Amino acid sequence: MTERTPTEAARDIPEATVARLPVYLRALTSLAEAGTATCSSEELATAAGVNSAKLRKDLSHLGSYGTRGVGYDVEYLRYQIAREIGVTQDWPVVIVGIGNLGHALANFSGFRSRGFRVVALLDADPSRHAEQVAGVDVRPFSDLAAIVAEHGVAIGVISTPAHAAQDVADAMVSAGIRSILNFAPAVLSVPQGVDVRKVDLSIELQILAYHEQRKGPAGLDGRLEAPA
Amino acid sequence: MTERTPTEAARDIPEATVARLPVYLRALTSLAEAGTATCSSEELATAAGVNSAKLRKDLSHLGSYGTRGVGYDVEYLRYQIAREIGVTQDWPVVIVGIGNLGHALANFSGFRSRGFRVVALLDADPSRHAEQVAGVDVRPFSDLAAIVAEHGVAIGVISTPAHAAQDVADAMVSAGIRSILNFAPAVLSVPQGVDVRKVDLSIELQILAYHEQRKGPAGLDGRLEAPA
DNA sequence: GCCGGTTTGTTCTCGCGTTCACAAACTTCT
DNA sequence: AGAAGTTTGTGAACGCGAGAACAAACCGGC
Repeated sequence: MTERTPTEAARDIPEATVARLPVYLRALTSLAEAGTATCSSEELATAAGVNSAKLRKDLSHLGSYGTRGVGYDVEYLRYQIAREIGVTQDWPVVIVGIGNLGHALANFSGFRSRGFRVVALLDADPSRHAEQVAGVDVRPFSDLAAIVAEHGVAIGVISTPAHAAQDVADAMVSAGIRSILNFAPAVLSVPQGVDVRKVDLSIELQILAYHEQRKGPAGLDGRLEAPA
Repeated sequence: MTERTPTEAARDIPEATVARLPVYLRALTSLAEAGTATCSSEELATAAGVNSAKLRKDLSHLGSYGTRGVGYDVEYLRYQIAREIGVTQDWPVVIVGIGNLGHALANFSGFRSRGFRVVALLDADPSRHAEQVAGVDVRPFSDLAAIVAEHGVAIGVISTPAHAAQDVADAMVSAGIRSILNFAPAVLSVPQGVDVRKVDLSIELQILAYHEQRKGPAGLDGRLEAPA
């Protein structure tokens, strides 16, 4: 079931580690731009905002890319992580729902610079089809299947209102998309084998509000004060 | 250290549970709008996309708000969760960095409808100070401290480019903000007692790419095929 | 070639979160 | 009132992830 060929990557990387690899990648890119050729786990961990032991354990899942007594070669490690994540190749992406957030996503440079290429912007509202956003035409939602087939799109982004999200997800799945990034505040149901990650802005704020509420009404200098 | 007054909320809710409470809240609001007066843990769990046992354990941390053999009163439970999170009160919020994403956030209706009120939009670029977004003036970044003091702002949102994020965070902290939602792809360092949550769009896509890469080149029908 | 200093990779332990399974409690029907 | 049927709340087992601590490996000097 979870077996692979022994020659190919038989290792499976823990989910928590996978979520941190992009952070390491960014830190390494930053170090490389600063001209650093080599770094220790301690330095890299600081740059990534994590514990050095955790960093080493994470990296050990990819292989032994460091040198004891020396550290890691920045450029080499950067490439290895990028390859492991899969961002050395080009990922075509479609964005559905070109409202405020869709606009922002289409213009977001961080996608392009990390191997993601927005091949199409789709919206059900015909009044938007005249627009061009970030150099890409906004096209009718009904073109989804054709676009996915043409470009081999595997990743879809949903930035529609909540009530439309499930329909969009269904259409994406039947068009062959197997990974969805969902910004709509709705729970999506998809068949097995399809990955969904959700980003919910208001949930993040609510989590902050919860902790804020418990910190006390208004710490004069910020520390929790003993109650009488 | 972690002790509180026994009369006040002595319970501390696990972080994983806190992260799900807003999801339950949304599901309950949805049920209430559909006219449902009562629901079982099974129904609510389905609506929220989680396991029913997990839901019950989560809710048990808030108290015993259900009735055995019956279920939960939708409106009553909705209020209890809202109160626990703190969204029954009004939270003034400032957004710093009014680029594409800042625009989208300022216009996002999900904030207003959940007890968050955008009291100010700030940007360091003077050319933006003429604008008005979502009925709120864009003001100079240097006004931060005054605005925070005037409105009692406790929560700040950073939607600037990465290179500006740390400076903004520092300014927020010294202005008295203790909770930060960071959209900039940068690791923020803040003093103890200040909460930071980060939302990184490209990281989410990279995580999807990793899993997509491992699913195989192009599953004809979606399932993983045995390699020779 | 050997020794001291440095840094990685790994082992071990601990705590948190998830899930199962079941007793307690409530409703309804007879 | 009692029994049958539901549904909640919780005790217990299990697995994953975090962090500390240490052995293995590498570099440089003598």
